[in-house]
Amino acid sequence: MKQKKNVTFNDIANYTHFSKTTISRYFNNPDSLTLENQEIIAKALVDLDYKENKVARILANGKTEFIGVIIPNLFLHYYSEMLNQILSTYESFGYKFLVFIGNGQEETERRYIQELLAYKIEGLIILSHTIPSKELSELGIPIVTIEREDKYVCSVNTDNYMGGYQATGLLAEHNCEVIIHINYINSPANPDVPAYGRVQGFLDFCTEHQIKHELILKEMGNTYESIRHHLSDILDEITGKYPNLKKGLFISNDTQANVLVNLLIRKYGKLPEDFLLVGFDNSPISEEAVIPISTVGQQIDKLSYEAVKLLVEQMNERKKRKPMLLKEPIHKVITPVLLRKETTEKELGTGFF
Amino acid sequence: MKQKKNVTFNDIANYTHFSKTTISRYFNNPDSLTLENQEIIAKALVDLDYKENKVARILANGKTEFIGVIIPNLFLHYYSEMLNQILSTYESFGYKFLVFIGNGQEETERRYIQELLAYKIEGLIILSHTIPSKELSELGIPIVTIEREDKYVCSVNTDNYMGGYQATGLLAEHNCEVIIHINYINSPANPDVPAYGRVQGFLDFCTEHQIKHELILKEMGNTYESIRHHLSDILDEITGKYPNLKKGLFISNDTQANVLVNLLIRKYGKLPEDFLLVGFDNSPISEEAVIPISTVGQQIDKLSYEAVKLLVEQMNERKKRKPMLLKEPIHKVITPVLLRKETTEKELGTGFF
DNA sequence: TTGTACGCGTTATCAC
DNA sequence: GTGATAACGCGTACAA
Repeated sequence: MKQKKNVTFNDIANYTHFSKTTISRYFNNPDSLTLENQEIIAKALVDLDYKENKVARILANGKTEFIGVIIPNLFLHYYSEMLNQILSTYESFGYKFLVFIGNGQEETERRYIQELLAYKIEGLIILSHTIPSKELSELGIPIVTIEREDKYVCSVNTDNYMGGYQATGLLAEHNCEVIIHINYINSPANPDVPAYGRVQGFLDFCTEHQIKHELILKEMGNTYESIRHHLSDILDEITGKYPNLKKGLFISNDTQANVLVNLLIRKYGKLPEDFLLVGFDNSPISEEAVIPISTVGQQIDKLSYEAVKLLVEQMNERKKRKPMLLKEPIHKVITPVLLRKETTEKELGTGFF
Repeated sequence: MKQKKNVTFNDIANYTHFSKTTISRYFNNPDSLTLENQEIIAKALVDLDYKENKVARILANGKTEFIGVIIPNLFLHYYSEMLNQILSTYESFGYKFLVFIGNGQEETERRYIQELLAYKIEGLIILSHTIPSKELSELGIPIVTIEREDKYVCSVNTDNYMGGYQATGLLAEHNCEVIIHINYINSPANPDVPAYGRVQGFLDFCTEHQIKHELILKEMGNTYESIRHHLSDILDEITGKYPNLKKGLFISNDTQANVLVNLLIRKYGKLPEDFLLVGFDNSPISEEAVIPISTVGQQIDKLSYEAVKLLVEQMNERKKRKPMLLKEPIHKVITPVLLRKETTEKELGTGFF
């Protein structure tokens, strides 16, 4: 079969006249050997060109050091950056990640989970929204979700309420006379999705400060063309409805905020004085836009790190002889950061307009 | 240790009064059992709530169905989309991917490779540029690189020459009187990097068609601010140098093309008649830009699919009793597609300008 | 069609 | 400090 049989502990044992056990100890508890013997073995490893086999180790001790990840896509910068940060925790925690792209179909994602379980993953990080947390909680392994429905499982989320509150506050600070929040959340009455907090933060700020406001909830479709079309309509509507007021627009993501900026620029050649915009996500487009867009940044690095950390803590707990299982899921919250750019701070501009 | 011991073939064997072997056959060669017995075992699996253990299977038959991936980052859309497509091939080939983000340091990436080998990956896909192909070729497992130096290993690349040729041709087609190619490749004399082909395609087209042209090779730095600064200088230079000519700009990626578009829009309020632009990559920004940017699209889905396919073929070859090892590495080439948008086809605009 | 016996490469347990 | 031996869960000659 194989070209050359792999070098095993047995070969090293024969070569050094030690036992397999001692070789194993060399790797897992080297201090229990004399220094001389450590060196003998070290030399043998080089001589024989030994390559470790973690699969055998897994079978023997049950620790795969695998974490499963199910993420909806990598098209949105938000998700690809999240995966980036998750994978980067390898340097901190040493866990390897088995990643599946969820396609939104429950049956497919269940298949992925079964496959992950077959590889004896020690924990699971879920970013996909497909499978209810109730079902996830019954899988019998530690689970952490990020920014999704999380009633029955541990999770890490952005403080969306704070984000919405801050974004609205920024617009108010610049004396907007009406503040409009454009969001695509399906049901405004569904507080299970963390992102709903943005809406509540917006509403609360406006109510508390008695600011004229409007909430526009609209499904925009999935194509860029469709989004552009819907936002163009919304823009016309707003322009007609509040002609003489200074308008503050809080848009639920930077991609859509950028479309609005482009529509305005193409219509007026510049950003009109009576339009201020704030996006959400701190995605690259907020910086690459023709007018850089003020935005609320989710701290993706922290979200990922805390998610893995929370998961690792639970996985470690399970390895104890008498694990203390959680009675209630832990929900961590990460504060967002407000990034002031040109769509609210005109003085940041280059002076061309 | 564990809450409940896992159900194994042994348990099923006892429960059904078959032998372990028969249970194994049920999974790997079910036709060799009678239908009745298949049903008996199927029922037992449900009764006992059996969960398969692929780790044990790996140790027994040596097939991990793991492919290692080392990718430079997920910040650039090009890479995240590539990873997306690679992971998606799970549905076609069934291989799982162990992904590491290369940080550009040779020693770190070597560590990652050792870790991957310890998990007995069957093949390796490399997108990172860090480790020379010579060294990779000595790893003793099938390897495919994508869009990087590939002298000693199999690879899949975009036909960059064709892309450069097409992009230049598009500008020529619109009667540009001078065509300028802005690229950040370090050494223009290094044809080892596939992307160098773009430069050659540009040069050849201009020479063949006797078009006035200029090649600007410049390291732009890593920050967005730095890129903006450099490109602003370049723009001033070009404007001063060719004041009365229709200028065609072929920029080596869409991010930088977008910066140029923004600079022009902010200076003139619109895209001047004497500037035509073509980018490279078909990244989202080419569509999201205030003026959608004509671009050359790498067919990332095909690149990924062909890379995995090429790898799978070699991995399968190794599983045969008498593997035919490749004498020479195979290099596949994928044709890019030219996407005509507004920076060259003004009639595609919405008419605002 | 089904069963026996052993191998895969490491770790854990208990001796010495 | 070191060693013998039995797991870990499954695949596979070989035999019946």
